[in-house]
Amino acid sequence: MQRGQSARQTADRIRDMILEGRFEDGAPLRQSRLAEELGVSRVPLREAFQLLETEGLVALRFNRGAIVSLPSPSEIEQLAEMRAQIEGWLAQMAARYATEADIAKLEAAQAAMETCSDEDWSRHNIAFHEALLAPANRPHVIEHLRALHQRLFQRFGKPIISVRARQRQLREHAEILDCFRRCDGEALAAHLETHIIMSARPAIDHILNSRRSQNASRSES
Amino acid sequence: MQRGQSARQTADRIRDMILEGRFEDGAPLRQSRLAEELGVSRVPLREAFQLLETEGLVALRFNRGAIVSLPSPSEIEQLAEMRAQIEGWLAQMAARYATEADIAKLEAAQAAMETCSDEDWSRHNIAFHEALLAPANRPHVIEHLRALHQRLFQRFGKPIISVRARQRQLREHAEILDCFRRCDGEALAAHLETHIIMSARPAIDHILNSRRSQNASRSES
DNA sequence: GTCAACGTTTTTGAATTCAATTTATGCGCT
DNA sequence: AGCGCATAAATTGAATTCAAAAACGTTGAC
Repeated sequence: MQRGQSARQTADRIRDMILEGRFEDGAPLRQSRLAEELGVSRVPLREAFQLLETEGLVALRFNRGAIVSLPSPSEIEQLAEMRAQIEGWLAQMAARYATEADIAKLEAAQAAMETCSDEDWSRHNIAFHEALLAPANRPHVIEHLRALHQRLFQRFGKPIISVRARQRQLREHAEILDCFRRCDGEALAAHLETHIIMSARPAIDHILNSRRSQNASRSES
Repeated sequence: MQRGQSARQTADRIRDMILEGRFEDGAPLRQSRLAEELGVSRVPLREAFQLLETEGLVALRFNRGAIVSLPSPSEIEQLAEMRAQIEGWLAQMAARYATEADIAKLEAAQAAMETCSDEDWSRHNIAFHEALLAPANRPHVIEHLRALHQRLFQRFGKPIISVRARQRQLREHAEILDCFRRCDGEALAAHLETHIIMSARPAIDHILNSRRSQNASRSES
C-alpha cells in the first residue's frame, strides 16, 4: 500500500465501490474483509467510515458496524431543489457584477463542453457552473455547493450520461448563458433552477434502478 | 471514561474547547496531551479530528497533525447569507401550505421563547425556525440547515446572547410570524433574510474578538 | 557569530493486540 | 418440530505498540 493519508484515500475507494453499485443498500461493511481487500488495517478503514457517514453514504450503529446507506430519491430531489435555489440566487448576483472577462471565461467553459469527451463531461460541467457563479464573489458558498454536488450527483452522473442528455444540457446551458449576458436575472434564475432540478433525474433514476434490481434479486432467492 | 461512541463524544468536547476560545486560531492540537486530558486513547481522538475537519473547525496536515481552524468572518457571513436564501425560499413555501395546526405550533414556539431561560434560548430559537419551515415538507433540506446552523452559529451564540439581542430577535420573530399568518411571501422572505443575516453578527464579532485578543497577547510577548 | 549537518527527542500514522458486545450455534426441554 | 438458554464464534471498539516522519538541539566548520 502506498504512503499515508490512508483514511481519505480509503474513503475514496469505498465511495467508488458503493456508487458503482457493488453493495446493496443496507448491506453491512465488514471491517476485516474490507481492510484486507483494500490492503490497510482496520484503523484507517474506520476513519474512512466516519468520513463517509458525514457524506451520508454509510450509517454507523454503535457496536453494530457500518451499513451502506444510499441517499433516497426524495433526499436527492430536495437537495437538488435547494441547490437550484442557491445557484439561482448566486447567478443573479453574478450577472450583476460580471465583467467582460468573466463572460469570456463562461463562453470558453461552454465551448469546452461542446467538444469534450464523456470522461471529462462532469468536470467541465462543474467548471461551467463555477464560472457562472464566480463573479458573485462568494467563494465559501461555492465551496459548499461543490461539496454538495460531489456528494449527490457527480459520481452518479459519470456512467450514465447519454448523448441525448448531453445535447439537452448543452441547450440549457446556452439558454442560461444568454440570460446571463442580457443580465436578465429573473429568466436566468428560472432557467438555471429547472436545469439543476432536471439534472438530478439521472441520479434519482440510478437509485431507483438499483433498488429495483435489489428487490428482483431478493425475490428470486 | 464512559462507554463507547468515543469519537463523536470526543469531537463534541474538543468542539466545545475550541469554541470556548481555549486555543488560538492555528494552534496545534497535540494528540498525546489531548488524549490524556480527555481520558481516551489516540485512536478515537484522531477520529474526532476527522469529524471536526469536515466541520471546518480543524485542519489536518499529513504527518504534521491537526491545528485549530476557526471559520473566518467572511465564511460565516457568506454561509449566513446562503442560509437566509434557503430559509426565505422554504418559508414562502411553508406559508402557502401551512394549516391552522402548523400556525398554532409556530405561535407556541414563539411564546416559549418569550419566557425561556438563557440556557434554553438557542434550542427554542432552533425550534421556532424549524416550526416555520416544517410545513414546506422538505425534511432533508431542514436536516441540512440544522447541520449548517449547528456548525456556524449555535455554539457561538450560547455565551453571548444579550437581553437587548433577545428582545430584538423576539420582535423580528413576531414580525416574521405576522407575515407568515398573512401569507405574504415577499415580506416574509425579506424579513427572514435580514433576521438571519443579523443573527450572524454575534458569531462574527466573537471571531473578531478572539482574533484581536490573540494579536494582543502575541504583541506583548 | 552564523549557519549547516548530524543525532536525539518528539510526534505522528498505522498495524497489532486486547476486551467487550453482538451474532451464530448447539443443546435440552416441552 | 419449536422454543428458551447457554456457549462459542465472529465482529466491533479502543488501547497499545511499532515504525516513519518531523521538530529540536547540539556540535562543528567557516
